[in-house]
Amino acid sequence: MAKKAPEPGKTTLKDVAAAAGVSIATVSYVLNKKKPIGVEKTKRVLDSVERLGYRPSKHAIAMRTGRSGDIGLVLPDLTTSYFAALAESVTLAAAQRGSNVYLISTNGLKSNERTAIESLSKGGVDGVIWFPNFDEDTYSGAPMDLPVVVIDRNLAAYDVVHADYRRGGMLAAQFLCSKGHQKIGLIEGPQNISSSFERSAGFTAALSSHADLLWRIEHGFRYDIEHAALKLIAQKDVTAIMCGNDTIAIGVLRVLRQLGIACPQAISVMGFNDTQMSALVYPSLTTVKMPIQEMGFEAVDILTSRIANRAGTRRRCVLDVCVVERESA
Amino acid sequence: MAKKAPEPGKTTLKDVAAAAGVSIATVSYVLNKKKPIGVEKTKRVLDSVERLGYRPSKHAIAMRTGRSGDIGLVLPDLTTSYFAALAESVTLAAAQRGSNVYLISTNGLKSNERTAIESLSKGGVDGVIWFPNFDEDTYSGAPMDLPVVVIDRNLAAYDVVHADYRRGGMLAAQFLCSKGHQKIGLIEGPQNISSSFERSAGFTAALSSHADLLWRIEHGFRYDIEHAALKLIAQKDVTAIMCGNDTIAIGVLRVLRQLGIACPQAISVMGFNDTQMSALVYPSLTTVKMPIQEMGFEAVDILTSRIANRAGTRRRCVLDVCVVERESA
DNA sequence: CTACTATACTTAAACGTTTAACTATAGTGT
DNA sequence: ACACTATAGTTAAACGTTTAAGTATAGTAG
Repeated sequence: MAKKAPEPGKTTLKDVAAAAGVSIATVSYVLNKKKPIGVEKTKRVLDSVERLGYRPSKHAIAMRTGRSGDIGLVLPDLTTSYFAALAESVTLAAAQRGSNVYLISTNGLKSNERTAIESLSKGGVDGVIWFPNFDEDTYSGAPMDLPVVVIDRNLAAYDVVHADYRRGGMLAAQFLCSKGHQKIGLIEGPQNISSSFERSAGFTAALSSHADLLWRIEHGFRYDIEHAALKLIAQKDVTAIMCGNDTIAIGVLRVLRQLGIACPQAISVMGFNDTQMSALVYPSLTTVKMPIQEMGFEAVDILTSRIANRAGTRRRCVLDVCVVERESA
Repeated sequence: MAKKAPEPGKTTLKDVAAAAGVSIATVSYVLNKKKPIGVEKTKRVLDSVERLGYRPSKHAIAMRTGRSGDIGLVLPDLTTSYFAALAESVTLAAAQRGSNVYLISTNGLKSNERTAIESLSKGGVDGVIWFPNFDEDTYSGAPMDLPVVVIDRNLAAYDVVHADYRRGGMLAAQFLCSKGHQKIGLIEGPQNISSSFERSAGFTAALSSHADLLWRIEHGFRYDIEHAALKLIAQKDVTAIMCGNDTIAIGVLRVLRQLGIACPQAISVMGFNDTQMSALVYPSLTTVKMPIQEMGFEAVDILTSRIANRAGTRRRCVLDVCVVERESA
């Protein structure tokens, strides 16, 4: 009975319809179960689909329905394990929903952000999950009102999901205090980034009467410790150093080693994020664990519901954090 | 003069044509420069495009032309920095070509690979860059002949790009010999993976008469060192340990510390890959540097040329590696 | 037996582009 | 003045779906 071998060229609805001896609408209805079709024709259609190896054209569907089912993900960088982990969880969550995800790295340049998002919106995604480089809405006033969920930054115009940074800072302070530290230094991340600012605010607030913050200094999220910070560390006047994130902390670990200062015996170090590396360095890093996995899932969740319903008030999802105790503090 | 505000709904070619008082074909020709259009109408078209904020519909174009300009990237995992770096370079290379990239992580499961690639092909990508979990063609006999470039694995059916692993192994051996090591241990990666096998083959071959390989043991690409390997390390009969990759090497570093064996004073350790972490652990890792960046670029290169021309003989791109000397050896 | 309703299926328009084929207008050489 | 060729622009078909609207058939109620 079979006539055609599965051809190299694309099989379309039309081919299936012809093979099954029905109209293409019938095929569509069978496939999408949008209307009841008799058992006999249903069977013929399904057979033909199978035999011809029919695969629907995503582009045609997207064009007709206006929905591609795809989402975009814009990240500052992929080589930073924090972002990579986020990307992993987002793709996973998206896959569970049958969505594919477009990935764009802005290479840490906010100048790339707008182009990135525009290229995605042009690329026909239904929505975008965006991790901006800074708390700055480089996309605002964009031509198309594309659903956007922002991660980890506080942009008023979009739905956001982020961790409870303030509480993270407080937990870190409480942890150090509970370990008996009285003299503490703080190497904080860029203070123009709200997530970073909140961390510090929570930390200093919780510290207040219980311990002395001998010094604090702002520092980029980099491994190589800047000179000013270096000098503070070398003073050895503190028994614990809180760092803006794990990257800085790992840098500090190295500096301590170079200075011959034992960690944690002489000075304890604490990070923030709990990236993969934290467990691997020596001494392994005591840090505040970010709910990366959950953030990715929540972001996808919120985005899909926003896609389904553009209206509705802005959503904001704040996830909890906790301290992970390891060797460094 | 301006009449319409940039509307929320999508602006189409038709709108632009109407606004400019020309046919939609003219607009298309102006935009694609496929046919000469007079300066006057060209200007009107461009104005209208600007004023209405027209953005072409990717889906419509893809449907009409059969090309989306997108490529898919299938990786075992994103949290491994090696893969993340690859993803970064692929997205970068693709962006330079104006392509977006779909990302799918198979979570280390070969059972996910076929579905992943099929979901992409259904997703309308022009081609796929695939980093298989193993040297196993889990996609073979696929319905659609989608252009596929394979990275780092040796699958006969596709274009491939990978590093010169054998030479990498040889360079490592030569390096250790040049440092005077005579008694060497090898903790190699899974030998059913060709890239891993080649490493070992090159290493042992180059070692042959110049030094003694006291032991070798196969080990998963994991940080936590298995018991059998642990026992070998504890023997302290070697002065250098070559590892299948950086991950294993970092695990070995930790084991040495726990055993109170100084590295590199007592035992040197060498890794393979030069992932980001290698420079950050202590002691920092001497390793063989993979041309990750180049691999990504080459893969995109080969894929695009393959998309342009499906025919032509299978391509194979082998990139060079080199030793990066740090503290651990 | 008629009129109505429900069911099963088909027709055709629409989505937003590209592009082959056509038309109109002006320019050229004789 | 003529046929011929460029040049500039338009028309309409096509890509592969979805889906509103329509048609035909059978079943039900009066």
